[in-house]
Amino acid sequence: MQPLTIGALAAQTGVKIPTIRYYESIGLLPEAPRTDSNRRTYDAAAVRRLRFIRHARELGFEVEAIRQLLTLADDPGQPCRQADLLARAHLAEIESKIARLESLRAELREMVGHCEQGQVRTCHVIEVLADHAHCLHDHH
Amino acid sequence: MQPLTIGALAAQTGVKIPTIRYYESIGLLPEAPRTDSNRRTYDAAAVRRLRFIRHARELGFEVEAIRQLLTLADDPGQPCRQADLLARAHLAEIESKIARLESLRAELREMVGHCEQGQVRTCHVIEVLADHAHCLHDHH
DNA sequence: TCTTGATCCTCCAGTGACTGGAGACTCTAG
DNA sequence: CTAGAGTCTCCAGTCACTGGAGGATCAAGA
Repeated sequence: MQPLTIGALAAQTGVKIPTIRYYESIGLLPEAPRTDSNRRTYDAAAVRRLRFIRHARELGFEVEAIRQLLTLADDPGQPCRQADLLARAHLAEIESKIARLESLRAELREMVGHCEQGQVRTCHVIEVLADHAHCLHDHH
Repeated sequence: MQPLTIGALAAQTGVKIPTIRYYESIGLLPEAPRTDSNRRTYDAAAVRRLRFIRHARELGFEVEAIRQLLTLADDPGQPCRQADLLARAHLAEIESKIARLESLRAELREMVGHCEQGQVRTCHVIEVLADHAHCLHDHH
């Protein structure tokens, strides 16, 4: 497999070109080797690493967490307790996000469908947002 | 009820002081009347409006959407179709967010608890993040 | 009355994670 | 050979805040 251009890498991973350069600039991706004419080249390892990053971002990991995970992945002889802790912390975060969103969904479901094409003064969208008592969840 | 200071408003609404000033600066809150010594003062209406904003932010509405909702709320004679459409659009967004997070949660649950205090090379956290085949969801 | 500490003011810069434009260079296909 | 697509660097902007510097003002206790 001959080296990829940045555009090809972007196409293969679904990560935009400026984002790839950004990841390099913050050290998530190593500096890509260049051609004679100064263009970045990538190999299969770069594709895997960028997929790793993209996947972790999709899971909601912050860049700093990803940096730690990559350090662990780069050095596979270490115990994985740290990575596990990272994932556990993130799982807790996701579960609270889901819970919050579910109550927000309930609230929005209350809101829509109650609009009888009437006036704002009887519209639940405005009401629910304005009136604290309509809260179905307890986040405050 | 005598006018509130910005600190009291912050305490009553849970919105931080710089955030309140920021909301004023972008026009979500009207310019607060000042005391002789140039301090902002707020009344019950300001508390309601800020709660409205906070609530909408918690529901995930963007500032622009909130601005529209506030415009509608400020002028209650208008039909509420627009507000309803806004809420509907947002509901769809929230539902897709929930679905995504649920699959991410499944993935993370797969990951944690499989760490046998072993080495990274057998750690699912790293594996799942590195290996595309472990995806339980279909977002790519 | 004085002083101390809390609160407030404005202005400005930074955050995270990108995103996009300007202007210049280079590669590829016809 | 030329046109257009792709790439380069640099820099500025996005969103929704967040925080610090430096200075003014207020409330309460000695």
